[in-house]
Amino acid sequence: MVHMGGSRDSSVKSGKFMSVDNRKPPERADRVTIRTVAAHAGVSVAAVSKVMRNAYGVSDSLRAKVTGSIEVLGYRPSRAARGLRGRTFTIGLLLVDIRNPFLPEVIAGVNAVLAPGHYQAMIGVGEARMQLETSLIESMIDYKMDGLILVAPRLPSEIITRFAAQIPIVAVGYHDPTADGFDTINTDDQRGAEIAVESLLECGYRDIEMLSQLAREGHKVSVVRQREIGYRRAMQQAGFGSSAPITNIPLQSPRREETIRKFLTRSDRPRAIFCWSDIDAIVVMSMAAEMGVRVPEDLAVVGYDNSSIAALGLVNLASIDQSGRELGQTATRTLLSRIEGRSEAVHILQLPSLVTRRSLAG
Amino acid sequence: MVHMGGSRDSSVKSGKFMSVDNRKPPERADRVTIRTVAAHAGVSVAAVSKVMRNAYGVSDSLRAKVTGSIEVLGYRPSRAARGLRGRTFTIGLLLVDIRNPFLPEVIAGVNAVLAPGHYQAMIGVGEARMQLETSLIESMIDYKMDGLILVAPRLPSEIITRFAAQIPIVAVGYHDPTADGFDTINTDDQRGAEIAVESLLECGYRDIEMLSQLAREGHKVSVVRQREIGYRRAMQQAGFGSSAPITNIPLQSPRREETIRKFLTRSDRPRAIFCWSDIDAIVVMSMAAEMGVRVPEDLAVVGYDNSSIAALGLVNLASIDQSGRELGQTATRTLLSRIEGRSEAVHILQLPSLVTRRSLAG
DNA sequence: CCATTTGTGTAGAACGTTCTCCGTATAACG
DNA sequence: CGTTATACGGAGAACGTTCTACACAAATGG
Repeated sequence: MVHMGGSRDSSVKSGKFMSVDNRKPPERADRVTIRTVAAHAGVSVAAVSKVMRNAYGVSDSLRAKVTGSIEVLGYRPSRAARGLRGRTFTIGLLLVDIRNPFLPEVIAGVNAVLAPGHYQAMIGVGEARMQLETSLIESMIDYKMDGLILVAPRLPSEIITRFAAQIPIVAVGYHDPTADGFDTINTDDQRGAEIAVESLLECGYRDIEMLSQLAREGHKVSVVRQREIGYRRAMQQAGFGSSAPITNIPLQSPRREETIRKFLTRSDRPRAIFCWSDIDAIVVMSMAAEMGVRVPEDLAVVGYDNSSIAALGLVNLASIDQSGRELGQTATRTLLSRIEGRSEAVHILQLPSLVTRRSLAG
Repeated sequence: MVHMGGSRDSSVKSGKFMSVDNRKPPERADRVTIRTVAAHAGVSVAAVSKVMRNAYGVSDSLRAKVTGSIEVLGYRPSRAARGLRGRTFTIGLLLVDIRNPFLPEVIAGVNAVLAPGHYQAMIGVGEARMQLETSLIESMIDYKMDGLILVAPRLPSEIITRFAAQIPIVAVGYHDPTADGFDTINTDDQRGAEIAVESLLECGYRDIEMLSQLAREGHKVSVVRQREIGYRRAMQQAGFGSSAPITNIPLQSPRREETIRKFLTRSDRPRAIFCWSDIDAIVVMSMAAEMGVRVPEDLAVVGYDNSSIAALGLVNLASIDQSGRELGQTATRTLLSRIEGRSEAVHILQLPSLVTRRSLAG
C-alpha cells in the first residue's frame, strides 16, 4: 500500500553505548506523577508514596483520599523512577533460545506465580551466545530489576556468581549444586536419562545409542552432560557399560542434516536411540521417515522434554517429561523468597517421568 | 537434593500496585556510577555524560581519559536513571503467545536490526488477554522504553492510538491502514489466502473449505479475518462464490479436538482445506493420520506461516510463507525511524508466497 | 498533671542520569 | 591589538520515585 518514507540511516558510531541522536522526541502528553496525585488529594508526596507501598502510618481516611485521586487521575508509578530508589516489581527472564517448544511452558509457569502479585516478567533471549547473554543480564541489572531467572545459561558459574552479588539470581537447567551465590532449579537429568534407557531395555532393546549435543562451554553444569552421565550409568548397570556410544548432532544447518543422515545409514546403526532433546529427536524421526527407516520397527526413539510437538499424532514420540511449567513456578517462588531476603543458596531437584508413545514400541 | 526452606507466603494484599514488604535487601556491592568515572578521570560529571552520548564539544584527549576510566572501572550507565531523563535504548516487544513457532522468526528479525546499534529488546507475553496486554504495555511505558512493537495485539485501534500518544508504536499483524497514530507492518494476508486457494484450484480441487478461528475482538484488523476475506474472494473469482464454507476451530482443548474430529468424519467433508495457521493445520493432519484419513490423497491441506514444523519431513505441510524474520526487521526499522522523530504514520504491506510440499498433491 | 508512647503526616535528601546554560581559552579576523 | 567566533569543559537543575528523620497531636501511664 504505502511504504516507508526516508530510508533510515542505521548509522552506528563507535563505542559501546554511545548515542547518536540529538533531535527531540515530539511532545507527548505530560505524565500524571506522584506530585499530581498529591496535589489533587490535598496531601503530601510522601503520603501518596506511603499509600502506594502500603507502608506503615496511614489512616483510613488518608488512604481513601489518595486511592480516590489515583483512580480519578489514572496514576501509574514510573518504574524507571522506582528503579532509582526501591523496587521495580519486575523480574528478568533470560532464555537461551525461544525455538525450543519446552520454554513456553516455563514462561507460563513463571507468569502463573507472578500474576497474583503485582510482579511482571520481562524476557530476554540470549540465543546461546555468551556475549549477548552477558549484555542482557547487565541490562536487566541496569534496569534495577528485582531478580533474574536464567534458563539454561551458557555462562560459567563464577560469572553468574559475580552477577549474583548484584542481583538475586535463580538458574534453571543449570547443574551446580555447589553454587552458594545463587539458587538452582532442575529436574534430575541423570535420573531422566536413566528412565529413558530403562524403558528401552524393558522393551527388549540392547543396542542403545545416545544422540547428544556437544557443548563447548560448561561441562557438568549443562543438562546435556547430565543426561549423558545418566545414560552411561544406566547402560553400565544393565551390563552394557563397555558399549554405550554417544553421537553428537551439530546445531548448524547443513552439517546437522549430514550427520543425522550418516547416522541413519550406518551399517551398525543401533535398534534404539535416546535423544537428549525432542527437537533433535523430531528431526531424526522426520529424516528417518524420508529415508524409509521405520519408527519404531527399525528404530525406537525416546526424546526429552515431552514438548507439545512430541504429542502430535504424526510424531508420537515417547519422551521424558520434566514439567516446564512446574519448573517455572518453583523457580519463581524461589526467586521471590530470595528477593525477600533469603541469602543461603537453595538447590532443588525435581523428578522427571516417562511419557510412553508409539516411537517406543510396547 | 535439598528443597526450599520456609514456604513463601504469597500474600497479596489489596490494591493494584501496593508493596507488601519492608525488609531490606542484603547489601550489594556498590555501583560504579557516572560520578565514580568522573572522579577517576579527573573531569566533571557532565563531561562523562557527553562522552557517553557522543555529544558535541569533547576533545580527543578528554574522550580518551573518560573512555579509559570507563574501561578500567567497568562502568555501565544505569538504564533506570537514563529513563528518568533521556532514552533507555530499549524497545519493548509484545507477543500474543510464544507457542506459535512463527514468532521466534519475528524476534530474530528484530534482534538482527537492533544488535548493530546499542538497542535491546525486552519481550512481554500478552497471552491474547486484553488485560494482561494492557498492563504490559503500561509497564513498558513506565519503564520509559523508547518504543514498542506489538505483534498481533488484541486491543482495539483506539486504545493503541491512545498509547501511541505516549510512546512510539509499530503494530505487526494488525490491519488498520487508517491508523494515524501508529505504524502497521503486515504481509498482505488477503493475497496470501488467495494464493493458497489458487494453488489448490490449480491442483484440480474444487471443494475447498477454510478452517479458521473465531476472534471476538477486532474485526477487520485481525489477520484471521483478512485471510477469510482473501479466501472468499478467490473462491468467488473461481466461480465458487456460492459455496465458500468456513469452519471455526476453537482454541480450548477438549472442544478443539472434538470440532476437528467432527469435521474429519463429516460425510460432506471437502477434498481440500486452507488453514488460517500452521498450528491448526498440523493438529488437523495429526488427527487425520490417526483416523486413517490420508493427506493429500483424501484431504489436501495448505497452511499459513511456513513455520519450522511445517518443513519437517513427518509433516510436510504446504504453507504460505510470510517471512517473520523480514517482518521483524521492517518493523524494527520503522520503529527506529519513528523514534528518530517521524510523525506521519506508515503502513507497509509485504507480499507472501507459497511453499509447496507434499500435503498439496502435485 | 507531666512524661512517655503511639499514631499520623510532611520535608527533603537521595538515586544516577541528561541537558541547558554559561564560562573560559584559543583561533580568526579586521 | 581589539573584537568576535569557535571549541571545549563544567555547574546545576531537572526527572519521579523512596525513605529517613522529624513534627505534631492524641492517647496512655504513673
